Amino acid sequence: MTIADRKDRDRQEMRSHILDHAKKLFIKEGFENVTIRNIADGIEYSPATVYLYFKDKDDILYALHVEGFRKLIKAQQAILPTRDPLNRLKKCGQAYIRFALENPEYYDLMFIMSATGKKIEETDKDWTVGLESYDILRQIVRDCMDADAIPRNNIDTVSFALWSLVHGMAALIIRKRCVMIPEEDLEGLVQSALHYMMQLLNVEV
Amino acid sequence: MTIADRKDRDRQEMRSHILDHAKKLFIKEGFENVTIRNIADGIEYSPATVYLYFKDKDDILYALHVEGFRKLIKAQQAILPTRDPLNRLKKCGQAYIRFALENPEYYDLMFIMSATGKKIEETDKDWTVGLESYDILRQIVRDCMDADAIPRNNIDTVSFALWSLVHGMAALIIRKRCVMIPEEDLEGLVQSALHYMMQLLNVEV
Amino acid sequence: MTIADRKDRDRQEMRSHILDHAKKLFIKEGFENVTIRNIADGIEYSPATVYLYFKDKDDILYALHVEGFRKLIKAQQAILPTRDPLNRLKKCGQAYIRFALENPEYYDLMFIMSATGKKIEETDKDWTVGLESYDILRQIVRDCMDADAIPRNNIDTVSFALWSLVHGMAALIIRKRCVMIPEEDLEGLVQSALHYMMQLLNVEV
Amino acid sequence: MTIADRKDRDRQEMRSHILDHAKKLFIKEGFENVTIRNIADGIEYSPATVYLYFKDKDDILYALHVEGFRKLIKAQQAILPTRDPLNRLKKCGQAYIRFALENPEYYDLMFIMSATGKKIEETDKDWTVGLESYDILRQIVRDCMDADAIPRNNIDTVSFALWSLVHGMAALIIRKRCVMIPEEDLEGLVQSALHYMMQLLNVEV
DNA sequence: AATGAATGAGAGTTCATTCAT
DNA sequence: AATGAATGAACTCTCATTCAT
Repeated sequence: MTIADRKDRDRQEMRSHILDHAKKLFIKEGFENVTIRNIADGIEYSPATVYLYFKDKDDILYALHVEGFRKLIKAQQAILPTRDPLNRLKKCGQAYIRFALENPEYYDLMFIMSATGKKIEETDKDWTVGLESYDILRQIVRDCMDADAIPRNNIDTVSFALWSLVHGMAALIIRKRCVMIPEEDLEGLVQSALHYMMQLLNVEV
Repeated sequence: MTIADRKDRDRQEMRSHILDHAKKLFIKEGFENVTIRNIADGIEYSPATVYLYFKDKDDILYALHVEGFRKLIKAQQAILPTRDPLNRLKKCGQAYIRFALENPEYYDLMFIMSATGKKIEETDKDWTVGLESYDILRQIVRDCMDADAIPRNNIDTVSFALWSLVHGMAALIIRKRCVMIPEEDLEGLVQSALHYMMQLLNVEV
Repeated sequence: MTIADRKDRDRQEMRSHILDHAKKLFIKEGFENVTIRNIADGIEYSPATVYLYFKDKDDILYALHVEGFRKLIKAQQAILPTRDPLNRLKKCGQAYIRFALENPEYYDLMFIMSATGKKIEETDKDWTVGLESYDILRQIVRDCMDADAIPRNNIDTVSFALWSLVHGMAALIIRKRCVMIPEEDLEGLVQSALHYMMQLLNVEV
Repeated sequence: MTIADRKDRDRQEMRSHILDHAKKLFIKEGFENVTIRNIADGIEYSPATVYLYFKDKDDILYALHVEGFRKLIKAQQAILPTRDPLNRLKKCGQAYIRFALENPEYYDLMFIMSATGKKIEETDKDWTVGLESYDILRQIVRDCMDADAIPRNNIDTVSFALWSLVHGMAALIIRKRCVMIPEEDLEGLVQSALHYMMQLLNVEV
């Protein structure tokens, strides 16, 4: 079935092509300010063509959403093999922040944007995809406590605190609320802030 | 001049009335999805009436913006008299979070929303209003270090970390990304997370 | 009845005041582009006040219309005493042109503007006021022919030609279609054009 | 490439179709009083469709403007081959008047309407297109003088007088200021007025 | 006499979406 | 597979006009 295969591959490529442009536009202009025509113009196709690959505007947002979580979970799973729990925790935080800053468009719509997309709302009632990511963090926190690497406390309390920390940094940067800090210093500041926090965690217990 | 006074008061009341409704709609639907008609309907006036009190949609957003920062700074300044630096820091964090959760609409448009409003962008070129708030935090952090109440480090590193922590919590909650935590537990979780962090900070130095 | 008299005089003054400003705005911006608010602002009264003196926007236009014709006819009648018919004709033309260039706002709405005003249309069905002015011209033309001062021909033919000549000059200037002629030369050009025509008329007959 | 050709032709036809209706509405109601909806209704399309063919309302006016001048210049150039200068002058006047009366919508917006259109104002800074038409007249007048066919005088004086004459007739008729003359007599009156003037010009010199 | 407040009606314009080709 | 053409629905904003005070 080589022909069917190629057709399918072509189709997927076109979808990616569209998603790529849409992604860039969404973060640059804001979801509501991007028109189907903008997207179509970007890829040099007609607006009608976009509808051959996506049901509607919402569907595009949804596809990006799914893709984003797939990517994030992959990034998080990559650090699981790290032996030392505390090291694993640090790497997890770094991976999360790196994902956010390297894929601001994805991060924005996954964790910041008001998800008005109908499809997203429906599908995300129980947000399994987000849960999975959160559970990975919880497990690492538990491991750290079990290994007496960080002060004991309620798992959710600590997990939520750490998640908030990294999300806060990402969100402030992506939504441009850090004008008081020179753009070129941000990267370093994020690293040192993360480092500082890890130091705090790793006291004698 | 009782008549003039009353007229002026009526006018201010109407403005507040409009702002109140707009505020609610903005956070529920997102700025771009709120129409002047929506706002007008909410207060049971005609769209044209809204234009008697605000130049345009942008002007409404801007008014809320200004109001929000006025409120936040007031809340932060209220805790400045607290003597003990570490206690001051904790109270500052709590005040910030409280402001965010009690005024989610304001917080959203101040720190989360993609602020496309022209007037905001122009006025906020150097975001003095945001800076003022950040500077209060920086000063408290410095005080804590001077008093050896928290581990020494670069002031901005620590300030940014702490700001990110509280912003992260607020943003995740306001933008409804905490579905994995029962809504009634959130309040407590925020407090305990904050508490946990303060404990980490207050090691022997 | 001094009080009633004064009230009436005040009322007339206010009407004049409004008309004056409206007149200026109409020619500067075009009738359709002038708002009641514009007019009201100009005289530093509220829009509602304008309605105390004029039924509606149309009514203002109509009042100007009437006033304009009154003025023009007065100007034309002023030259009637001139003895010599040919001289009378020339003076008539000059008076017409002078009226047009000195009162472009009136002239515009009397002879150029698409009279969409309902009241004007109704009243002007037979345009008595315009007729009167035309009849003055016709009579002078007839007098010239009777005195063998200009070549004989159908009265209307000649009257229409002469009217068109002066109207054409006025209309081209008022509606700014003479960009090819330096503004400061226009006045002189009009006079010499008129003079040239009078010379042509006054051949041996 | 018959398909592309046909599409292109269809497109041009649609543009013409829109322009035709707009033209009629503009003169009947006045530019400011014509809405895109009016135009769309007239051609039985939706308002949005009009925007597929013209950028905005201004663009429609501009297109008509350009078309009008193209037509007029064509008509004027057609009489240039006429040998005898005086005859050429007469034919020029007749052609001008004929154009005006046969295309009152064009003539109106070219020479009468308060041209507020931005695009027109920008393009017409030096009104080359109008100049061209005026220059043709000037040249003919010069030729007549050189041939001693009309009394010598300043070229602009004579050109302006003649232009005013024909413009005046056209403007009075188009803007319906000739109610005192039965409509069916107008055509004849114009011709005889023109004829009378030509007679006056052609005296022994 | 004067006006602040209010609004119905409607303007120009945009956009997601459909469909015949 | 791709698109040009078309549109319904909606948006922001303006204005002539009314009316209670």
